Formats: sequence, C-alpha cells, structure tokens
Amino acid sequence: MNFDAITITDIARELHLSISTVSKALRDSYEISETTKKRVLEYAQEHNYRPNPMAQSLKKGHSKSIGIVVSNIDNQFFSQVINGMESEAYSQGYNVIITQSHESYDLEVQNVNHLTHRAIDGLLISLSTETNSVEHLKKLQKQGLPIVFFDRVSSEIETHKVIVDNFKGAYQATMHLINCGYRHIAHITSSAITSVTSERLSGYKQALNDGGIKINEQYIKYCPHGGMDLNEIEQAVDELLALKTKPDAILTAWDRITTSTLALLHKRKVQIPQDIALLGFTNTLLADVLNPSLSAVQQPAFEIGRKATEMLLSIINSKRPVTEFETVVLPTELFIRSSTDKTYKPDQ
Amino acid sequence: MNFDAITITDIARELHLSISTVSKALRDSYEISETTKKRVLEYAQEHNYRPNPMAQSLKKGHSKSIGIVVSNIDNQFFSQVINGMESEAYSQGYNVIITQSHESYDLEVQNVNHLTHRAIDGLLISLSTETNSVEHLKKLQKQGLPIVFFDRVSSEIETHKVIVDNFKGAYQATMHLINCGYRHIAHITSSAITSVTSERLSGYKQALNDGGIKINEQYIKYCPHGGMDLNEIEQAVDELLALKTKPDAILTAWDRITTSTLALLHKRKVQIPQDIALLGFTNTLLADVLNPSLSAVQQPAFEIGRKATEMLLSIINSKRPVTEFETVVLPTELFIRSSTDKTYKPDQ
DNA sequence: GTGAAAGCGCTAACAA
DNA sequence: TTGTTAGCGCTTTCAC
Repeated sequence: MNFDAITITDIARELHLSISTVSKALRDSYEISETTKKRVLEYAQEHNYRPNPMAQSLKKGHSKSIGIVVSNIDNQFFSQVINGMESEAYSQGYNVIITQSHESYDLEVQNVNHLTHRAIDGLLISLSTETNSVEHLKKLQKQGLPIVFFDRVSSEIETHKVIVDNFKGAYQATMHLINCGYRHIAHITSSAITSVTSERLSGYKQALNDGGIKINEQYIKYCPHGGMDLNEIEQAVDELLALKTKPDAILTAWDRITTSTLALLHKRKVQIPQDIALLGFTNTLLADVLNPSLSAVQQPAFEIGRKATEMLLSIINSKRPVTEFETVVLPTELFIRSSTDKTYKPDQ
Repeated sequence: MNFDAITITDIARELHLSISTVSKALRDSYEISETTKKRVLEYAQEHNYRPNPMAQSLKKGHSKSIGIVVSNIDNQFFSQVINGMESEAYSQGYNVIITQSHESYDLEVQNVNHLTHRAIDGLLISLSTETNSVEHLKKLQKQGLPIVFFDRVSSEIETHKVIVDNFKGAYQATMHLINCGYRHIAHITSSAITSVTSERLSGYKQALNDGGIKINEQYIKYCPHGGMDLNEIEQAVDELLALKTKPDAILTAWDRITTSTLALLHKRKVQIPQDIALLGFTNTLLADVLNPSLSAVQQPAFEIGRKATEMLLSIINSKRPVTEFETVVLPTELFIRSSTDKTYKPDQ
C-alpha cells in the first residue's frame, strides 16, 4: 500500500502551470500574480496538498527538528526534562523526536544512528548507564552534528552540558540523614561508569567524613543497569539487610532505584523510617502520597531540558563553528518528608 | 553552522569511480568486484560515511519509521504502550517517533502535521481529550496514510483499533465497591467527548443499576482536560466533599485523575478507605507503595501497543488497499488493595 | 509574471 | 564489472 499524496508536480500539471510557479505561489512569492496564487492555493487546499518534508529537508539541508535520547520516558525526571525541551524547541519553530535507550548501549547507538545525519539538526542526549565509549558521538560531532549533553554527560566530548550539582545534592541529603541521627547510612547507586554516580557518591562520602562517620564500603551498592533490572536492586537491598550491622538509613541515587527500594522494603516488612529511613533522588510527583511520604532530592528537570535546548539551538543557529563550550550547573532541592523525619506532618 | 557530512558523490570523486558504482559497492551488490568494494568500504569507513536517510526515503518512498501521538509520556499507561510499540516496530525493522499532545487539540494537529506525509509510513494515535473533530486525520487517511487508533478512538474513522473493555473494567470496579458495602459511589472522569469516558461511564451506571443503587448525577464529575488541569480535579473533589451526602467511595476513570485525587484527599485529611474509598484506572507501578496501597483497574498497556503496531505494519506492508478493519478489545484487570478493602494485607 | 533547469543525495534500470 | 542517466519532490537562480 502506498501513500499517494498529491505533489507540486500534480498541481502544475492540472493547472497548466510550471512547477516553479506553483512552488512560488505556494510560498506566497511576490513574483506571482494574485490570480495565479489564488488558483494554486485553492487547488492545493481542495486536494489537501502538503509539502513533502523529506524533499524540503533534502533541499534545504536542515530538518528543523532535534533528536532526544533518554534512557526511559516513564521516568518522571526525563519526562519533565522533555517537556522543557519541547517548550523551548517549539517556541523556536523546531520539533523534537524522542527516543529511549532503555539503559542499553546498543539501543543508544541504534537510536542515535536513526536520528542523525540531517534527519535532525542537533542532538540532546543523556547517556545510558551501559555507555562507556562515546566514539559514536565523537564521530558525529566531528562531522558537524551539534550535540548537547544533559544529566549524564561524558568528559571525553567537549560541548555544552547541562547538569545539576550532584555532589551538593548528595552531600545535603546525607547531611540531613546525619542530622536526623542516622549513623549507618547506606548508598544504593547506579553504574560506576556514569558521571552522575561518581559525583553523588563523592557528595555522600564527603558528608560522612564531615559528619565524623567512617565510610563502610559494604554500605555502598552499585546497580549497573540503573534500576532497569529489579534483581540488581533486590540483591543490593537484601545484602544490606543481611549485614550484621544493618544500615539505619539508605540514600538512593536514582529515580527508579528509589521507588524500587521503597517497594522492596515494603515487601520485607521494614518500617520506614523506624527501622530504616529512606531518602532518594527522584522527581516523581507522587512523593507526597507514597507510604510513607518520601524525602527526596529533586532536580529542576524542566529547566534542564529548556536550557539544554536553548544551548543546542544556539549552536545550530550559530554562523561560525562554536568552539567555546559551557557547562551549566543547576541546583537540586531537598524535600523532607516522613521517610526520614519521624516528626514530619504533611500539610503545613 | 552546517552539517558537512561526506556523501556518496565525495567518495566517487576521490576514488575516481562513478556514483552508482559507489552506491552499489556500499550495498554489497554482486555486480561490483571485491577489490572495488574493499576500496569503497574502507574509504567510507575511514571518513565515517553515513547515508543520508532523507535522500533514501525520498528515493524509496518510505521512511521505515512510524509516528506515535499520545497525550503524555509521563503517564505510565502510555509509556508502557510505547514500550510495546517499540518492541514490535524494532523487530520488524521500523523506528518510532514519539510526540505528545498534552491533551491539546492544537498540539495534536501540529504533531500529526510534523509526522505525516512520508516522513512516516504510518501513524499510531490516541486522541487528546480536547479532540472532537478528526478531519485532520480523515484527510490523511484519504491520502493513503495508514492509521491505527488505540485507547482513545474515533468512531468516525474506519480503521484498525485497539482498545480495552472499558465498560467491563468500570463495571467490575463499581461492582467491587458495591460488594464492599459502599453505596454512595462517585465517579470522576475525563472529557465527555472521549470514547473511553463514555464507555467507562456506562459500565459504572450499569453496575449501579444491577446493584440496585440509584444513579445520582451529582456524583458524576467531568474533567474536560483529563487531569492536566489540577484545578478541575480539585473542584470536582471539593464539590463531592461538599455534598450533604458525601460519597463513601470514588471511582476515578483516568490515570492522572486517580493519582491527583489521592493527593487531594490526603491534603484534605480524608481517611482512605475509612472516610472514602478510592479505586482508579491507573497503570502506575507504584500502586503497591502508595498510601494507602491503591486498588486499581489496570490495562494491558504493553500488549495494546504491540498489537496496534502489528496491525499498523500489516496495513503498511499490505500489497493492496486494506478495506476490512478490525477492533481488538483487550481485557482489563482489577487489583484489590487497601484503598477499597479495609481488611487488605499486602504480601500474600 | 511565468517557466526552464540545476541540484540536494541517493537508487536502479539500462548501457557499455 | 563499471558507468550513464533519470528521477524521488522541492527550491531557487536565471531566462524569457
């Protein structure tokens, strides 16, 4: 079955005009008489003519759309980021194409391949947890594809980046736990190779140091698949619960790890925060209505997306090659709720 | 700034070959000698040649990608649907392009415009709550664009559709509430013009009838923006709470309405289920860890997406125009948790 | 005011 | 085995 839409050629033939006349009439060129314009426009309208964007892009050399690669769209953090991207892109006349890597390196490469090479004018990407080589992106950048990283960035590629202050976010969160009196604070995080992981880990460790608490490596658990694999998290939680000195608090570093850990603690009848307090990085809108309401480090997701897009479009629209790059660091916000604070009362 | 990637013409020039020889060598044609193939391939590799998909699509008349329009990707129902779509599409060598209508008719039209006319080979769409005219889709279909509806469908367009048994889902849910002893059952639903709304409303009413309970129109609240506008839901909830005979149970018909209602009841210090029981259509993975754990009507989202894509690809790949269309109806599943059942204990 | 023609990058029928 | 050529749908320069 074929898509037999009407083309500019069809209109020209039917109206006994040349192709170029039709093209100009359609774009309301001053060269064309009103009468002709009217005829063309009416015919086009009637037959529901729509320009073929592929042909237009091929001709013009740009597609007015930008590609997005995130790990999972059902992660509220990413969907909020995407909303920010859409907002900025639309306001500048661009469309966005969203793809998911599902934390898989292979899928990431496949998506990038699909998106690239003039099918998009630029790329916004947060690396998958599996990704430790960015050769596929380096090549593209060398070819002139504007790329902006957000969230999970690579230090191997020089370009604009938008991240949050992960160190400080984790530091503040850990400090809060210490201030609440917790002394055995575990940390469940993602793949060790991801930028975000190491920054948050450093913040966690620094806070422990500053709080005079010795770092216990048994309390630090990695989930290489960033929470996509529930077994990983389950194993991490169970190992923590099996320790002879069980942790009295857990700081989870990733959205999905946070909610999964909550569910797993539930299943194991662990009282939160009485037995173990829980504090996690997450942007879920449901933090208030979870059981218990969840203390969370939240990221300015919409602004991350908006800013990253603004920077990408500035590269795309730049007359000359851009060589000076900037890394924007936005602050996180700590919300205290009952999963860490026994005295917390909702509804101020 | 421009994307100056290497083209087949560049390779031909450098290697003193014709364009077509290069093209054939690249596609490993039997016509080309191994030596030439090797030279071309090596040069291409070295200079990181990548075919321009726009040119390919323009030439071949298809893009091997399908467009998706949903209201919001951060709705777990839709993200699960999309996962099903990706799964089926990838397995057949297609890519997907995801867009959000944010429940806005205008955005829906804009997205469809962006996607259509050979930029995609087919369209998978769930209508926005605002949409009550489908002329934009009718036109496209007339031009030969294969379209498959899922979730929120239009009766005005004949094509394949994938939905769930909304009537039965709502009927069973309402019956469950009746069986639990609730007699004043309210229903907060979405826009009255959406297919899903009326089907679920009918199921609700039928169950009340069968349960010998008189239908009270004051107990039925519409949120035309499908939960995108929190004020709508807030007003609905407050109106219900202000009634002289307050409802003792609420059936919410949409994902976001369900979670928002839960949050609003929290804020108003309403005890669930003691004061008011809550049961909602939702696919959130967090139902178990909400406070209280949430009774829910869940949809087979992944399968909806998979099936819809399978049907779309069958139209796309059909040799002759397809005129016989099918509507697939999948079952919903009712999960009982503590928001309706006072005796519910997690962890079987 | 209108049209002819070149070309964006690629494929494929046909020629050599 | 390789090359020539036409053409996908559109824009744009240059003639007429």
